[in-house]
Amino acid sequence: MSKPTIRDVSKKAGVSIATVSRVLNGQEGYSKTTKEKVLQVIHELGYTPNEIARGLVNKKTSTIGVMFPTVSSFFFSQLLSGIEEAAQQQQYNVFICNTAKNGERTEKYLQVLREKQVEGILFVSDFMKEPYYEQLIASRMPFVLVSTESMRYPVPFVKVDDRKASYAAVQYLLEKGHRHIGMISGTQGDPIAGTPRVEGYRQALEDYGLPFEASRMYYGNFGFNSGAAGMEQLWEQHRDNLTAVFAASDEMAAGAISACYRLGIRVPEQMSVIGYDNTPLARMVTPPLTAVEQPLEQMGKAAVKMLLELIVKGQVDSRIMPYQLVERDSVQAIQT
Amino acid sequence: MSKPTIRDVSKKAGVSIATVSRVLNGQEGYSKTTKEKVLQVIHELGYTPNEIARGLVNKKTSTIGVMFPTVSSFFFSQLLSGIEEAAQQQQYNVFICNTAKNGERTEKYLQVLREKQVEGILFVSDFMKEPYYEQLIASRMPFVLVSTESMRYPVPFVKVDDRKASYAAVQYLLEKGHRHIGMISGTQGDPIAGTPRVEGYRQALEDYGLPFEASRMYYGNFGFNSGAAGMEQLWEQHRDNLTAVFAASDEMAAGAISACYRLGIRVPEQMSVIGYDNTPLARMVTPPLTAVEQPLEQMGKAAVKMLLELIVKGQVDSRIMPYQLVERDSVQAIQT
DNA sequence: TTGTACGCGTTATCAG
DNA sequence: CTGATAACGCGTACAA
Repeated sequence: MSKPTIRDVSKKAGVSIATVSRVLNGQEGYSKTTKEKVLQVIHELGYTPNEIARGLVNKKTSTIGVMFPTVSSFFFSQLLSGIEEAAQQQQYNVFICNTAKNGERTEKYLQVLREKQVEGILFVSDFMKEPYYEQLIASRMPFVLVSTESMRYPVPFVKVDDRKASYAAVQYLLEKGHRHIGMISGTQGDPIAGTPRVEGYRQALEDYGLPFEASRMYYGNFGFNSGAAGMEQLWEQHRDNLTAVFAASDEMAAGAISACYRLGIRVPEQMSVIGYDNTPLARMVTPPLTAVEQPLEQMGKAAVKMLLELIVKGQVDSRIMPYQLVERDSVQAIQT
Repeated sequence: MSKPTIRDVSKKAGVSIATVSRVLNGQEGYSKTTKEKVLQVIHELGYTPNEIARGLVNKKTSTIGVMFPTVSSFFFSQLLSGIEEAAQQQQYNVFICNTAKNGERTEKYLQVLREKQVEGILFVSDFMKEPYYEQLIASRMPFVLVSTESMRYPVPFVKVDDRKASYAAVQYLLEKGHRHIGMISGTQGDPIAGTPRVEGYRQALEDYGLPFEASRMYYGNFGFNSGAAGMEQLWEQHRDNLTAVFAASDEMAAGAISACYRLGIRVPEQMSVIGYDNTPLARMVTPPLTAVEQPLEQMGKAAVKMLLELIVKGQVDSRIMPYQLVERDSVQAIQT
């Protein structure tokens, strides 16, 4: 005994499937009596419409796909949370796709998502390579970039201005009197979350008349361990006069703080640390981390809103979201 | 100009849709020449089969749904990571559903998932209430519980033995010489992750001839803030002789450590803290947290494996996953 | 080896 | 008001 179909309902109610469909979709054209009869039978049978069949004729699946390079961190959790929330409000479902930064997996997922007829794709935090773009365009699937953007292709995106946010973080340190600031960057050469943040750092130093010293830069990978490694290296080379470090992610900042603890460096008394993202992790470390915030959840919501608009209108404008500096206890002013 | 269908391919290739279908599905019954011709046209047109239509006839959607009470934390990220990974390997897609611990949302999602014809559901970390169960049973959707279980209903689940894991954590403290141990529990009355862990704590104390004192128990909600609040309260009431605390989640343990920092209590010298879960957060706090580990990713993988088995065989056995104690720096032996 | 035709569960168009 | 019936895109017996 399989699931009841609209036909089972129509038979048992003694009406045509057309009529059942009408009451189901709240359309006009039937007497109160038949409506009640139909509703009655639907209840008895425990009938539920098959959204798949519906989608086939409507050419609408009400689902979108979201592609992440990795899924286990506060950063993506926050983003995902906003995405799911907004999607749910718009009666959309979301397929999660973890590409693991792997090209093959990404292309495979692009293919699968297309076959599953998703109405659009949210491409999160990864570089939009040519094959991805070609595939996306060829399949005519609307998509928007989240927390990333493309220089090469005209694709709508939502992100904060990394350069400015980074500048703000360093400026904050500068205003607190720091003059010997190191930076633990994200992946070297990363055109999205890497270089722009380094640029912001460099620009801030320059605007305060300070030199940019390559030896005060460490290139990590946004992860905790690389943050710790970065702190260690920076400390080793500048233990004489390093008073603050700016990490391009909260995780790296946490790693840096952890390294300080092992190295016997007191934060923030001896070393100020400022992070980037302001994920929930920021307030969980000791001492609580001061960081520039990216409004992750809001970005997630904005992204689906944009995607849906793109789906119906065929175009949308990109959005630059506001960053914000949230002060906690990991930065201390230099005593003069 | 819409997406090409199998019919477009058949026309252009000068064959019937049946033939196209056959080559598409790697079946027998066509000459090498026609096969090549068809493949050729498919390529030219950039044709991709419509999985939705396929599913309609096959009665197979190759998608499952996973329901979380919340999505933004390391705990769920890890679980989700394992789930997505395993699903992907089995050519399944997963819909994420954040119920936000909300009954209405949960029931709504159950309904939607059913309409979307998911083949099964993973119900994570939440209490299986009667209406959920009724709905699930009525819709004949296979489902397995993850990191939770039901006393009332016979539903397959995958989780660790909370009581034993909890016992192990406290025993570890005991073996380190601690005799004045406080506990920061999860939600009071929670039959899954609450009570059992308290029981394990109580049992361990008892087995070591120690009394269970209600004043050394604090009931939080698994979150960071409640962990900090718990530490503060415990400290206020037992500052004379509290040497260790067992937190029922890493986040609460992190909160406790954070509170110690504010209170000027040194961890682990003055206070040992042990957590539960061993999420990535554990190694990110200062000092790194010693904790009992739940193999979250593996649990996620096991869960989809079980679900798929349940789907095909109609039944599966529940699985109790192994816990493990991982030592870091937040616990110190009592000097005697 | 290949094509015809029916069915999957719905929606929607037209008659009646 | 209500009921056939043609799509939707594809798989598959059954024929040829």
